[in-house]
Amino acid sequence: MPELPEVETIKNDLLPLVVGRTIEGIELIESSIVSTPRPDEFLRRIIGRTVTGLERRGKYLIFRLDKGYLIMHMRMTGSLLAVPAGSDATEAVRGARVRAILDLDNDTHLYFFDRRGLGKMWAVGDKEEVVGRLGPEPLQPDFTPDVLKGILALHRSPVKAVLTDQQAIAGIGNMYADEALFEARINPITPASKLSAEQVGRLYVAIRQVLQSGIAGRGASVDTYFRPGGGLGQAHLKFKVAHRFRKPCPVCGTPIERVMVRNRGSYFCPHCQPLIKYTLEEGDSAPRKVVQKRLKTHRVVVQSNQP
DNA sequence: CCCGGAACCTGAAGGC
DNA sequence: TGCCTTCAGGTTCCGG
Repeated sequence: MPELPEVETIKNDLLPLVVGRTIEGIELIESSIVSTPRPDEFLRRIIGRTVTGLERRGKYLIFRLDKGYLIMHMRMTGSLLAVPAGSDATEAVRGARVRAILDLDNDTHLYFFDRRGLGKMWAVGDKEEVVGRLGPEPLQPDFTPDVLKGILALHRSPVKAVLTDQQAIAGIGNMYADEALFEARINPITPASKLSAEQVGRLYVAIRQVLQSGIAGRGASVDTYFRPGGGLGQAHLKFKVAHRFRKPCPVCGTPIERVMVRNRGSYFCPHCQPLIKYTLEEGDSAPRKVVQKRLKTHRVVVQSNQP
């Protein structure tokens, strides 16, 4: 699932191939991939334009054009494959769900794969139409510990839900939120506004560390993600809790548990990330029934499959 | 306003 | 063996 480190890797890999190139054509195999505007107008806005820059904002990939912007979002299963001139894509494309193909003037073809078809593209004059509501970039200098403290203080929902809220902080998804909370030794269902100053400080360091590590590993290939050159990322090899259900915690050996937060599976170590019960009851705005259910869920591993 | 949950979507995996 | 159900999670929308 492309999150900040994966999209950053896609951007870095694609940069030398697309900047300065003109988009000669687009094959829209599934026009539902276009979010805005309508597909015919989308093509009119993009075809013939020259790519002058490539940027990332949160999980969005932004092609800066000589006029306007082409923006892509991979959602869960989207990925891009760049096929340079003289290469044969037949084998790579076999059996894959190709949603669109961009043809560049250097005879490079950019394939937008998406197994589940939730990925989207936009053609807009002002990129803020698409990314304007995103929270701060967690790796930028203006994302300070005080900024994080202010964001967390605004939310009484579980800290895990705040970390993955794109309007609170941009770019963090399920995997890196779990990893950051583990590194900070914070239980995912702790209400965000109830975190201590010490916990916020640890979380700040952890967020930046796990994202930097993800970029250094060129993204996590846990599902369908691969790099534009076709290779896999390595970041998932360093994961300590994400997607490691019932495997031993690398710190204490306790089996990793999984709890649902906002209908998202959250992996954590029950020993290293203990829940402070009174904190939850006092600071959580959720109905008492939901709180009790969460507490119960936390203590009991709710998973039907056997180890 | 804020929160939780459903819908969108398809393929993998588990249960019977 | 094969069909059916469940689950995966980023985003948006709706209802309490």
